[in-house]
Amino acid sequence: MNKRNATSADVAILAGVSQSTVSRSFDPNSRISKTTRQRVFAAAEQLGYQINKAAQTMIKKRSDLVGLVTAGLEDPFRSEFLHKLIVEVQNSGLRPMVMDVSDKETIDEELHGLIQYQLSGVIITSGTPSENIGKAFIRHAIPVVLVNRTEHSDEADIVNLDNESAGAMAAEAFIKSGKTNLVVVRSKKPSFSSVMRVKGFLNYLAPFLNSEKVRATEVLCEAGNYDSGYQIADKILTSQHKPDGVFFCMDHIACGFLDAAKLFVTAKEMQSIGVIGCDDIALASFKAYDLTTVRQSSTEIAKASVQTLLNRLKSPTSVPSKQAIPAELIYRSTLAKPITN
Amino acid sequence: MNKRNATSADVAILAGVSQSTVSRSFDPNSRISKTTRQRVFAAAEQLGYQINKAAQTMIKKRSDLVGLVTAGLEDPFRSEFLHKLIVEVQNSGLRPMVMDVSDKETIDEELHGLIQYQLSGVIITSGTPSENIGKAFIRHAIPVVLVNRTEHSDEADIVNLDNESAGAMAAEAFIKSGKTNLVVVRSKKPSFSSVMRVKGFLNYLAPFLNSEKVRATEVLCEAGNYDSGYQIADKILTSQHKPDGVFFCMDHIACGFLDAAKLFVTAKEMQSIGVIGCDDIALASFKAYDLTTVRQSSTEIAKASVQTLLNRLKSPTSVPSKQAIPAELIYRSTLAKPITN
DNA sequence: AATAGTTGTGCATACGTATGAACAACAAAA
DNA sequence: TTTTGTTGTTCATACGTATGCACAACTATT
Repeated sequence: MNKRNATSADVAILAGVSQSTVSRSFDPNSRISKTTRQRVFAAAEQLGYQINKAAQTMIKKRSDLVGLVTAGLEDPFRSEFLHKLIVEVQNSGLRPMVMDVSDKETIDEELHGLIQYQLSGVIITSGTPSENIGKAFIRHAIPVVLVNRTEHSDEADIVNLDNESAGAMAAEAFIKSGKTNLVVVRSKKPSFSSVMRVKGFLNYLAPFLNSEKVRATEVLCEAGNYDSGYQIADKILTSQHKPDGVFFCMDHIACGFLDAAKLFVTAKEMQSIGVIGCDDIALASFKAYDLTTVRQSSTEIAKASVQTLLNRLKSPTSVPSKQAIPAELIYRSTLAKPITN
Repeated sequence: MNKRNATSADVAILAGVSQSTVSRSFDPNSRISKTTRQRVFAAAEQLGYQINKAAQTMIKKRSDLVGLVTAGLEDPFRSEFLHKLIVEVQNSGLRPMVMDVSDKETIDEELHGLIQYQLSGVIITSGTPSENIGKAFIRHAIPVVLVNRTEHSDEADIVNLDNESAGAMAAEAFIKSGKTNLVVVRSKKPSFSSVMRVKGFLNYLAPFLNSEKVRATEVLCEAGNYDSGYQIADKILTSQHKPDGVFFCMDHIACGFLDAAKLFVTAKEMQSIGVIGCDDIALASFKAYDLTTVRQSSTEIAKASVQTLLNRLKSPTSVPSKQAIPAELIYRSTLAKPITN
């Protein structure tokens, strides 16, 4: 019952060929006669032969594993994104090895461990690896793709959301709807996405702030989650300058805000206050929120990230690429689409 | 720059010892003099030596990878659970290799591919592998842990939620609250969890159905998601026997129902209709829903699953285990806790 | 002092695959 | 016929680690 796994040598014997012929039979680019290949496949089938990836990795000096580095998975957007990445990696014939580096001070050390696996590549979606660690991967010839990170590595490929224009789109939507008293909310702890979104938001508004009666205030909440949005509603809705438009850098902060808003403001009044979120997580489309939001398609980012990695594997020496995935405004009920534009 | 990775042989030369001594230095159970070990560590440090997992796997005939098999990640409970699993696997010193088998007819074939990786184990959380595939893993001496699956394998370890008692707890809560006209909702497509939850629910009620004026109806919705709950609300709330207690086999169906309920029933009337969900996903605790639910602690299930795998690795020949993780009723506002019990 | 046991190290080999080099058989060109 | 080229196969080796065996240097026991 517990018989040893069949090896290519076993298959070779059964098929009456050499081990190298077996190996080559599984390589489409090798010169193998049709009949021999068939004989080998038959023998492999009969023995239930499965290639030994460890041995293969040793020879090729490259496994088919891709490291997916993330920090924390409570954030629904990150979670959704990781799933998309997993699927994309799998579809490309590689295998995702996930690594969670949340609340680790020792990210570098953790990441270093990945070198042991002869990875085909690493996609870093969060955490703040040091410059050194990136170089360590490069030195070991392991391609690195940075997704939505501040690091401006000259050696890694970079895929970013177009956070700045996402913020600008929200601002533009408010202006077109005639909103004049605006608030933008982000988590106290600065993340790359949030900071850039706020920047884009305020930059778009800059010309209006002087010439017209538009005001824009930045408000910080505790963290990037539902509860923080719930807590911050009080402050925003009871201020002397009650806003008529609020942009949240993350959808779930917006959702928390919307739930809490009912405590301070009537449903009718709430209709006059425009709310825009960012990301378009699944929750945003739930009827309870029906949140107007700036969508960052996690699917597209995931596809772009994996494709970038594959390109790099094909041409290891090409110049590092840098691309931004465009955002898209999704109108729902928390800010109606203006009749004309 | 592109210098070859340092190997144990390189370290050996630098430290002035043999390669075997280097290897043994990294094994805590080997007899190595303190001074030698220090010298080896210093040399390893200096060269940036990282062990080659592929070579190690080849010798040990076992990698430190654990296959996590899931089907689809849209379902928040599955998603949460996968994350917990990832963390637990990582904490145990192993590496999670995730595999999504959603909408694949070819689960068997996909799973078969995992054998190539000399996995330390496989944790199957969804999908329906055939009997054969399980046996294939066993034959290759790869431990399998089945989580919340119907399969009654005699060879794999099994970790189940205690779905039946979860359903019973919901029923008990309704009875204690004096509810008499009950409905239980599950997805049309039968899943192991749902079926067992309904079973537990109805079994608990059985004695009441005749002797007292209690009725219980099973209702099927389209799928196990928010939208299905939203759609089914109409049917439930406009039936001639409008229920005063509804149990949903999944929280997000309940959430969809709650949002749609506002269209058919006043908020005041809704207060008299008890609603209980199941799982206690993050959404359930959001203020918009504040859903009373039967919690199945994903953390505990994840811990138990990984622990089960570790136990199996320690004693490969012990009898397959089977355990059920208890459920817990979380009272929130959709069904208030009875004053006394 | 002789024997037995313990500790620390090196030698040699196995693990299963991929691949460059060599070569045989045969076909095509001269 | 000789030369050149093509096709299909085998041989031999490398990849980097773990580990059984042998053995030397000590230590403890008799």
